[in-house]
Amino acid sequence: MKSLDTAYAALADPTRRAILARLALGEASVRQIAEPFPISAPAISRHLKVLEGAALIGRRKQGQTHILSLNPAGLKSAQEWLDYYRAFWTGAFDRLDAHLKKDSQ
Amino acid sequence: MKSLDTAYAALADPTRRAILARLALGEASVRQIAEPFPISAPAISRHLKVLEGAALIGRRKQGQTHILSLNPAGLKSAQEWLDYYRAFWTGAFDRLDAHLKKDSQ
DNA sequence: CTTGTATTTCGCAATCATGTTAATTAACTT
DNA sequence: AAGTTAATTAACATGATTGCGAAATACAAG
Repeated sequence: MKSLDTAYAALADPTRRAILARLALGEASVRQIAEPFPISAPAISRHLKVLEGAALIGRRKQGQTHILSLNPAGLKSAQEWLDYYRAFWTGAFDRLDAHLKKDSQ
Repeated sequence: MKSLDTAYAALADPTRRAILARLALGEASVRQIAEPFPISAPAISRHLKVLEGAALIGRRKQGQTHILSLNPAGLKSAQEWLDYYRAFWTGAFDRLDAHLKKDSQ
């Protein structure tokens, strides 16, 4: 699954995670998103492009301002891989295994 | 949270995700992990180091072979960030908001 | 102690990621 | 039309990532 590459790569950057956290509160313009960050506008622009490329956010244009918003679908698919293995990681399968062994005695 | 950087960066690589998927089935040696991949042993070694650095896997040494296994704790923390925002992304908060507005009428 | 097996570290090249400043495009305002 | 505002693209520097083959380390076995 190629899209997971870009999704997780997008999530690997703290600035981008902060942008997503901001957008969880509601849609915002590029300027509003950039405001709390100490980096240049082009840097923000690129982060947004990365998030958009990973389908984690969407964009609509309203006059000269671009309005960004979360893309729940993209975010969900980013989570599915982790979810799939959650059962293994939480030890649910180990416990199931132990349970079956116990039953068979 | 600095560790999320390394965790998501680790997950961004398909080879590393495949390694984690393999380890979900049970612990394995470096050699066993490397077997299905068309890349060199040093490359695998480095991927393992990245996963270990992200606390996604653990390692114990048994003689000359290194035995790798998943680290549920690290994997869990990698998932928590996504989980935290899941409510927003699934629209749960929008629905809650709508519900509250409806009540106040 | 020499050889074999498992794995890592070294040195190198190519590509990707992130940031900068300067220039550009697009739309609004007077 | 000229100027302002919003945002992107261009050009560049720098550091990280990923891969390789060769060499090194660690342990096991004869």
